[in-house]
Amino acid sequence: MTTAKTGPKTRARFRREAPEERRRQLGEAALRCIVKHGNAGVSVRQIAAEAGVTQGLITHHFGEINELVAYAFDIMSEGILQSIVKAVDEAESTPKARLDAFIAASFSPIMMDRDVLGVWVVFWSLILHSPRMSASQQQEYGDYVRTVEGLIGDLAREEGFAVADLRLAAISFTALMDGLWLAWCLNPDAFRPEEGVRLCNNWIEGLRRGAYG
Amino acid sequence: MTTAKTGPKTRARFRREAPEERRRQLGEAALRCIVKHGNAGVSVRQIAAEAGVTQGLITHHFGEINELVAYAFDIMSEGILQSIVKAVDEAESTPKARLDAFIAASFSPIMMDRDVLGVWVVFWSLILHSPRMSASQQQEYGDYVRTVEGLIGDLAREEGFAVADLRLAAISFTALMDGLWLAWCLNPDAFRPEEGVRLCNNWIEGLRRGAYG
DNA sequence: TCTCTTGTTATAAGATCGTATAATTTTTCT
DNA sequence: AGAAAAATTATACGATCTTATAACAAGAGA
Repeated sequence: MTTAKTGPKTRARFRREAPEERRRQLGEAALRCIVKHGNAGVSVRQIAAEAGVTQGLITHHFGEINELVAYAFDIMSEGILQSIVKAVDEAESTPKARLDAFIAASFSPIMMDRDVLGVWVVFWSLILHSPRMSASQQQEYGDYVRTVEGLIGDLAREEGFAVADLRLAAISFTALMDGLWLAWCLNPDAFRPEEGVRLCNNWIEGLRRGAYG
Repeated sequence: MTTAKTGPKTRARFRREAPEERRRQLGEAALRCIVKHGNAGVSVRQIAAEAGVTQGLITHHFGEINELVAYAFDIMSEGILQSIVKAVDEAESTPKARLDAFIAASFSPIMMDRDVLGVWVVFWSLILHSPRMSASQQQEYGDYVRTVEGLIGDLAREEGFAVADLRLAAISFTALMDGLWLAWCLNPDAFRPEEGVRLCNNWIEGLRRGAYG
């Protein structure tokens, strides 16, 4: 009832926004739609409604909807990686403290959120059929693995244990965390976040004991 | 041009099949559609066309399409678990041989197939918004983890190392394998299947060395 | 051979989707 | 203040989707 009667045939009033701002708004609306309805939430109409604009805006700013989805993927990826990296940088600068912070951040409430993970899984399912998203994913995956590689490598140097193939070890640790996220998302009663942390620490302990030498 | 002119107004000839047979055919057609187009392949029309039947058949046998998708999910789950269990049972009966067979089967060409994994990921993305699929998934996930738990437990008993929480360890190993599948599916150049096997063996080695005690 | 059951085709109705296009409003720049 | 530029609305079109319903045909049993 907040829309006043502005007489017959008046157009809806609107605010004009900077393109980057609007693009971000639309991207976040897309994320909310995916949270609500999964894959079925990916639609020009639904996203436009969620953002409180008309459909044409999406065409105008993104051309085709897949571009918007890919952009939403980028937003989310950046956000997650940033929040984790931030937590690492705020930790003490010893390799162990940094790694602990990394693990803790990865299982913090911000990450262990079924909404967030649900969106993540939907993106995964889209990557195989979207070259655009695949490119983004490969880029981030590489960044992510390299980050893990650095953390693990520093720890190994500090504590003096051997790792035969640091890159592979980082891939393995990354896979473990992705797998735990996925398992918890699909089956939240299987384990608690603290147990996820413990399992990651166990993995690191295996590394320490030379299982990857 | 194989469809002969059968005069005016003749209906298409068809073979009548037992319901279970037809259901399976439709389920497998659904899988092929998901292989080809991912989520976008999930549609009554496409699946019916792929199966070479009319759309009404899907309604007739499954009521609504989500039921068909869930059924396809069940087919695939069963198939995968069976093929792995079979490989384990065909191995020597020592704990180590059985575990090795399990890992080898998990990274065999049958599993390390982007088509297969691609379908798998799509299913994952649907589970969160489909109670029906979620129920199937929880069932199988439980079975799967219990299988892993048995394999690991036997090895621990045989070799005499300690595992504090067997169930958690099994969850961790399962997560590692799922994560590796996912990573390889989205980024097939990251590592080779043999390296995946090696990483699993490294994980087991960590277990042996008491990292999970 | 005839009849009955039901698997299957055929068709339609209504909803939703993606994209294109034109009209209009807001903002900026002079 | 006025004009130009660009964001936004409004609308339409064609394609595709899901589901419902009626007609038909294939196979089984009497």
